[in-house]
Amino acid sequence: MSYTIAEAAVRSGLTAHTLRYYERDGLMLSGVDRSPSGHRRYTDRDLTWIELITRLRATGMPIREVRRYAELVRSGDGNEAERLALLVAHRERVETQLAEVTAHLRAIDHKIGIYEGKVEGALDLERTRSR
Amino acid sequence: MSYTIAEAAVRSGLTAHTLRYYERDGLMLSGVDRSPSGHRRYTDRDLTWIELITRLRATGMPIREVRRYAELVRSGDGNEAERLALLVAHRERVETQLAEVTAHLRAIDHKIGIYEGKVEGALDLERTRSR
DNA sequence: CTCGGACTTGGAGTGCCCTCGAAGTCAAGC
DNA sequence: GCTTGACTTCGAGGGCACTCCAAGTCCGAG
Repeated sequence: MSYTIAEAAVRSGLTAHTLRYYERDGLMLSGVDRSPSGHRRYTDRDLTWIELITRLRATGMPIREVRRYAELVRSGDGNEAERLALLVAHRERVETQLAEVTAHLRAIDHKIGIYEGKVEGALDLERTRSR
Repeated sequence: MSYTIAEAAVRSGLTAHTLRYYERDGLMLSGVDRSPSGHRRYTDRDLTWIELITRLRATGMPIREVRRYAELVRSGDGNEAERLALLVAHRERVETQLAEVTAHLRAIDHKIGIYEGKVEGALDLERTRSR
């Protein structure tokens, strides 16, 4: 089973432009297969890989680090510990980031609470006025 | 009490460059006070405001939306409902985002689990070999 | 009075990540 | 066989959020 770039775009949630860009930038494990006419043919394996790097990207990993990871995977067995270290370091960053965002969100929620009080008050006032 | 831009930078965790940039870009509630020589003097009120917009930024609100919010606050009382709507919409986006990132993180954790298995296996193998 | 360092402005530069355009090729339906 | 639309490459362009530079001013210490 293989997919055109348009199908791969739909399945991955990326644009065809972005898929070409990722490939150009060394984020894929190898060059994507081509049809006789030179059109890209994405395999399920490609899509699985794209799914992973999409997760990495969505959690804030920079392109160049995704590339480093791809290079490790590309260079075959034997560097699993390095790959693991990279992923674990990333996970830790993401968790820190999550905690920070959550804390900021709570502070914003507090602010929202204040406005809710005020807006309710204003509505009450209006109700009073219109009576 | 007032602070130079350098002090404000330390207190806010932003750089002096960024503080000037925010002011230029209309993110402050009003022009920052100046000393007789034209140097910026940040008040506690300024710092409180900067803290809020830092939280908004840290949770992913774009500069232009922070500016919209600042404009609402600047234009005085009466638009609390609008401010509230803006904040609530933002909170919802952030929560969605948090959920997505968390889901991605879990998938990455799963991947990490796989590598941990492999790396342990390799270590075992080495231990076996060296015996 | 002089020096060093912190500040000012306006505008240019940077890094990241796409995103698009131009010009050309190709495949499938009519 | 011809049109239509999807694909190709290469390179430029764009948005965002800073980040920095140049040239000049100002303040405080010695």
